[in-house]
Amino acid sequence: MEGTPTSRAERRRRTEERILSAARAIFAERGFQRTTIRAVAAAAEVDPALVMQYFGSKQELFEQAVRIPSIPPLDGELEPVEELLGRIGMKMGPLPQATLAMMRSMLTHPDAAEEVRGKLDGQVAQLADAIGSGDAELRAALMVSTMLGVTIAHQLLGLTALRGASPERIAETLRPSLRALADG
Amino acid sequence: MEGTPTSRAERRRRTEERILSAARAIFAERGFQRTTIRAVAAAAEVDPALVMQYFGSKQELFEQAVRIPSIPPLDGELEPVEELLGRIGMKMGPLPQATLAMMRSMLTHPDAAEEVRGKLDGQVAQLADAIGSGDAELRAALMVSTMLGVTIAHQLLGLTALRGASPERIAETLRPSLRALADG
DNA sequence: GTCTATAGTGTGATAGAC
DNA sequence: GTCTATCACACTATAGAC
Repeated sequence: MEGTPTSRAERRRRTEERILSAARAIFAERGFQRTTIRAVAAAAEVDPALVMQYFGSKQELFEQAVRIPSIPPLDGELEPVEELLGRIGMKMGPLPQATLAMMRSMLTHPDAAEEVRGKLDGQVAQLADAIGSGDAELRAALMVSTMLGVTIAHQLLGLTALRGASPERIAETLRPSLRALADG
Repeated sequence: MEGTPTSRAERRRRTEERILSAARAIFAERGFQRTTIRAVAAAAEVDPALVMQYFGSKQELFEQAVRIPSIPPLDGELEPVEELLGRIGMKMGPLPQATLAMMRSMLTHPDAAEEVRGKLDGQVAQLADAIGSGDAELRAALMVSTMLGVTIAHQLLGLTALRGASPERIAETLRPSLRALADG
């Protein structure tokens, strides 16, 4: 029966991906504590026990769901700050659900907090390298914090003044502010 | 026995305040879902049932604990943007625990989200009035979002680059960035 | 391999002893 | 009035039937 179009392994893989996709959506919407295995299973249309069977624990499911390819570190020449900002996440467009899930939980789930802090610290270091002057690290941290704040306000909290604004307009309006931090 | 230095009513008032203080601290540290009535009671050195007796529900306890005097709205003349920023929260110093408790829960507790969104919307409106030009509302929203992000990164997430920085230095370094947004 | 049934834990809330 | 004891519930996780 291994020659059938959908082998056992293939079916398993698809079910697993369906569970992960459902998990990402619900984790992103409710955060770690308030999402239940039951809800994830229901959304993925599988039995709750199957989720446990595949992932072992809620924590493990969360880790798998929010695992995203991280930004490759800079190699060789330093890029201009603008480009770095874009690459780091200044797109301001809709973020991947894995990222939203992580951010949603970062204030109440210690592991998520640790993960996000590490990621942001890394971005600060990259930016600080590109800036290079005296208090570059502080200014880089404030740039990253700014983007964090705008993302939270826009994507997670839904400030009314930002709800209608397009990502491009937000990025455009924000640019002089970030430039002021980068230039010192 | 009503003439004793500590009347029944007075004792009750003090116990209630001790519970609220403990609740603020734990809500600020762990967020709404992860704080238990039992933990609050233990910290306040009272029986868990007493907390329920006084406040009726965990939700009610939370609401009482995070209730803080809100910023009085502007009356009459518009203030300079700088002053408004200071009054709105740009002190960057340690925030009251009630505020931290609210912020800690704002991404995972719908009521907290609603409350924070309302408060921030109000600040945006005040700032937008003070700015006054075409896209004032968007720029005001980005200023508020910036302060939100820096506060989160500094007080709740603990970015390493910000951990050592004094509130004054952070405020000073951030000023040109906010000015760029205010001036357009 | 998948799911039903349930064990085990921690929670908010309540009733009644003192 | 305060607290001990307990309830009812929801959850994660496991074990065993199919």
